[in-house]
Amino acid sequence: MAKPGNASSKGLQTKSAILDAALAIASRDGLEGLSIGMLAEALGMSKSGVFAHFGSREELQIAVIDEYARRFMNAVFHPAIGLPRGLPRLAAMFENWLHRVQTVEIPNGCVFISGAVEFDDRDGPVRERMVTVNRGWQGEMQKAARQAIDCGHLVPACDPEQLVFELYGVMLALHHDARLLRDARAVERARRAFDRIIAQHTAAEAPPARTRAAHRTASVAA
Amino acid sequence: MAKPGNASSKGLQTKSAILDAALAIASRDGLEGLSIGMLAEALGMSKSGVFAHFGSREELQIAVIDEYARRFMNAVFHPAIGLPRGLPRLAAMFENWLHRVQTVEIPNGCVFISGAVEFDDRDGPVRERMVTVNRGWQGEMQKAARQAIDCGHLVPACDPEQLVFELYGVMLALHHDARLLRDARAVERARRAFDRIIAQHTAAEAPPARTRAAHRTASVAA
DNA sequence: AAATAAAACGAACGGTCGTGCTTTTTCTCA
DNA sequence: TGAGAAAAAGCACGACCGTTCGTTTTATTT
Repeated sequence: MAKPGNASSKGLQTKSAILDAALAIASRDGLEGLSIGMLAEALGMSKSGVFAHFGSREELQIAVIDEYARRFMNAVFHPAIGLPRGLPRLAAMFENWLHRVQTVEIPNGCVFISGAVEFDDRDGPVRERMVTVNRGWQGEMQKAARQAIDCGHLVPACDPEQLVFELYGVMLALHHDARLLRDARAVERARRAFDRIIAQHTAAEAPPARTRAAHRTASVAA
Repeated sequence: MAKPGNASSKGLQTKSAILDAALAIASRDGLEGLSIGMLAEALGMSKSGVFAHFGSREELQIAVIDEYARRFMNAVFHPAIGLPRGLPRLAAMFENWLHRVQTVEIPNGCVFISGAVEFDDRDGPVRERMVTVNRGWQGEMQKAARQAIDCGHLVPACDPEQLVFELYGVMLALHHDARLLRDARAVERARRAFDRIIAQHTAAEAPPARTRAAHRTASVAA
């Protein structure tokens, strides 16, 4: 009998070929736009043949999320852990992230972003996987930020969760401006934003003046 | 004969009722998830009856974008122009924006965000309208920032486009964390981020130290 | 080479989709 | 109130969807 655990068995190798094509389609059209029919056509095989490898569309979507996350971490996170803790590692994570966004996510789309929008209000296992994977990445970023604080590279007043929140926002804005508005300057803006955020947490400085406090309550009027 | 221009004619008032329901559906399921079938069912009328009011699904999507933009500007932009130019007005725009995100976009979804992700790599009139509307809003923000610089509320070194890029990122991160991760602290983080961005452009200060310059080239390795 | 398990296929199912038609109902104005 | 237009319904179409099932082809092992 054929051993199902064999790494080069026919089944596993076509399954990974399917996953490859699925990733390309899901990047462009989102996880909801990924259909088994077009996937089969892109691979030159039958719908049922493709279907049998995953058992359901939902499991296919989850497999795509996992594979996308694996590649993301391989390209962005893992190379950075070779660098010394603290700011160097944190900066490398951002720079690797930026590089990946430039080379693959801006041209082809990003499953994390489209998936987040598609499933943020739809319960179920797909959404859960999205949340898990996202928390994983944000958690690694927060850990790196915490280490940078411990090393004295960032001031103790720096809040790692706030820092990651802002960095994530920079990437989302980059994705938005580069893909929807096709603004080539978005990459440079993302870099400048990162520099600004880091700079604010390196030099000791006065806490942000509450210049807005007076306007905030009055702003709703008129 | 019935005058088609009559504001209270039956046609126009059901058309606006359709638009109302379409907005609710598109907010949750995106413009691609908006189908004429469920729209008809939600309204208790036939598919063809709904369809006849717009002529095509694409025109319905465009009508939804326009209506969403109209409401957004009414809630966020127009109330702010009653305030004095400069930082007060800019801060009011952000605060009104934040208020709207909290009250309607986090609970119900945001057509601008889901639409941007859905149509950022699909050419056609829907995408074009998304771009136009988005540029319109970002343009108003930039104008307000420019006025704040002219008034001396923000330092001349402040780049309005960079500022709006970062503010947009804050809102995208808020939307992401609040909806996907269901993090209630996201709103407070967005406010803090705004304060920090503004604070950095109010007080004259040293240009951001290039602490990352050394790491940037080495970061890809390992 | 025969036996057996895995993989792929092909056809069909019930649904939903957007979109044309034609017909019926409803509104609006003279 | 009756003529006529506007609005809504009803119906059908072709296409695609995810999924199931039985069959056939291909791999793998004895």
